[in-house]
Amino acid sequence: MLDDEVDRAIVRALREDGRTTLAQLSEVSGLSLSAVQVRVRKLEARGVITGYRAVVDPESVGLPLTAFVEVTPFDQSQEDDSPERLRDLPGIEACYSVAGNANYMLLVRVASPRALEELLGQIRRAASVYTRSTVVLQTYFEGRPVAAPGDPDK
Amino acid sequence: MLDDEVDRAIVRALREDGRTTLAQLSEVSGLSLSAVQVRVRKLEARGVITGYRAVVDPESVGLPLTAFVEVTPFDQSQEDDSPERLRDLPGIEACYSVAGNANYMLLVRVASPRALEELLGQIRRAASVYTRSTVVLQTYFEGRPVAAPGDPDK
DNA sequence: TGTGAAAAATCTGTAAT
DNA sequence: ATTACAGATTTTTCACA
Repeated sequence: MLDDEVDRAIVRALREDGRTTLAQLSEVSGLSLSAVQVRVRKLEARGVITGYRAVVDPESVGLPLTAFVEVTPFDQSQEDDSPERLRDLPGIEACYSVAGNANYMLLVRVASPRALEELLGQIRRAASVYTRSTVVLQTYFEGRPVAAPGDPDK
Repeated sequence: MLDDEVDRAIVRALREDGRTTLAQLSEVSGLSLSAVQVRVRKLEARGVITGYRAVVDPESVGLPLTAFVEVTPFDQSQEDDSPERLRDLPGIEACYSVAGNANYMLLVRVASPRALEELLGQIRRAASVYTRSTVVLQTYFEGRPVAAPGDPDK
């Protein structure tokens, strides 16, 4: 949870630009530089900020094909540890359990249709699941910072 | 596109930690600090690295409910500018056009089921579309750096 | 918590090789 | 690309209200 308006301002700024300096955070929040530093440390320690990442264009790194993969175990009577089994497969960027026909939704990035075929095979074998894939044709926007409730979107 | 193994090492490090210093990048890549600086600048200029973001726990910022929303226009004979119409709605983190029954797939973050209902109404009205939502029950992992082909995953 | 100032580390630009 | 150097910026640390 966020404490106050200052935390919200800090988080908003760092979501937009993870390299925002303490001086800049000091300006937008109104606090002194030192105080801002303490706030940031606490946000990190509390798990509000879990890390910092460079955003990389998937195409540029040889992963032009994105797909959603719905995953459903063959045998629903068995204990299901699919996420653990899928964790180490290459190309899986995200894994969610979902309320719907499928048990899980994956977001995968691969180099080609052939590589997707390969990965789907690995997924099916590793977790004993059916897969249903939805190929992404175009990414309009992605990872856009979502305003928290009560947070004025600028 | 990435030039060589050095670029790959730099990108990999910055995906893991967007705050990796040039000195650290110099170590992992084997290049001198100055050379690394030039590389990073070029990667940014070429659009390989498109930005830096703090990763924030959605729950902590008051957005505990995540959902996938498939979007399909009522009238497929009309020109479709859904992405533009949806761009400014609050809570939509990503928008993809997809190959499947639906035209688009959205990833949305909201504060509550009630807020999801509200957002779905906004989506339908703004873009004249049907929606089909899949609620996320649990996020196992998300935004995990995916190794590029030929990139040894550590 | 917060502030302010000094110290340490990092980044940036330039120049020579 | 590498090394070296200097100036600016940022981060860190510390003393103190």
